[in-house]
Amino acid sequence: MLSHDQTTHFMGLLRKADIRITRQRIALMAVLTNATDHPDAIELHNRTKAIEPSISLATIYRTLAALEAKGVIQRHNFEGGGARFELVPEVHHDHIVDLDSGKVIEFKSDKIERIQSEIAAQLGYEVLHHRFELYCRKIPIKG
Amino acid sequence: MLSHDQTTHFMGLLRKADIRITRQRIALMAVLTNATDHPDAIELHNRTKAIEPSISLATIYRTLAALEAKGVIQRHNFEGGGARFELVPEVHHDHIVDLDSGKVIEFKSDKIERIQSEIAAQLGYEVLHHRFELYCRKIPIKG
DNA sequence: GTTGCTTATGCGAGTAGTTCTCAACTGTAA
DNA sequence: TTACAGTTGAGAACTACTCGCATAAGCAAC
Repeated sequence: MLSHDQTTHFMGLLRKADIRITRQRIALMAVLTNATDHPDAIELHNRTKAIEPSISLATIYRTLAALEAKGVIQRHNFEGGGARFELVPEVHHDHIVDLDSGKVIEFKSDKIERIQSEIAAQLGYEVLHHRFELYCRKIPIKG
Repeated sequence: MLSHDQTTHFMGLLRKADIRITRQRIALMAVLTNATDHPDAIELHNRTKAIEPSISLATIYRTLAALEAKGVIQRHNFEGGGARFELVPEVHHDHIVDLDSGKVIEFKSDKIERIQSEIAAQLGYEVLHHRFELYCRKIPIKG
């Protein structure tokens, strides 16, 4: 299912993350790389099975935990349902969750990043990470 | 455990929320009112048992769901562990979670409120609610 | 009050999402 | 190519929560 070049590429990503290279992990890396949505563990399992049919859900969870620990992927615990995952993006972004469709839209705000550090600093804290999620509904367009 | 005045007070709160008055609900309202931290369901169960020893965990969950639906309390799904609850405050605030102690600190930022509406509006959305949580560590004081 | 209908309760079983256990297997360094 | 530590699949276990059901309790009308 994966070309030799693709396989080599994902092996490189795993090696860079200092994670042992296995067929299952290559397959999951491929799926994560191609995902433009924010899939949950079960969806990742389904997609990865297309490449590596025998992969178990336990391995999906274990590999996701390893990749998260190494800073390769991010876990999002949006309201309702299980955790959803994405590769760590080049530039940080936050999320709008469309309450009607369940779709996740990414946005970026330098102001937010700046303000949160100010707020924390005033209280004697440094921010290690944050969650900023807007649960929204489309504004109907007036006719 | 509760004085007559206290009982009357919590009955009033439940009546105002249009929720049927029971011994169990009065007890849980009392616990929620006195909580200055952000307890989870099991902690609320433990505290409520001091007033109403026979109350079950299922009733805690059901009552919390009812109170949330009526807008009396707020549910927070911070990272790790289960949901935590607080009475809806007079003025909205967000939370800093101290990663070392697990303690939750409240803060308020008008700027954040304003910016999030702007961001959503630009993308054609209205914000129904949001989550803004800073996961922090105390900055050590230099000596 | 008492009746009668509705809703709430406690208990235990069930569920979703995730983690653990363990024997068999696989990757990697020597 | 061997040795051994790390990984895997399968299923059991776990956590946080919800449901089903028989009994009990609230509340409105008499």
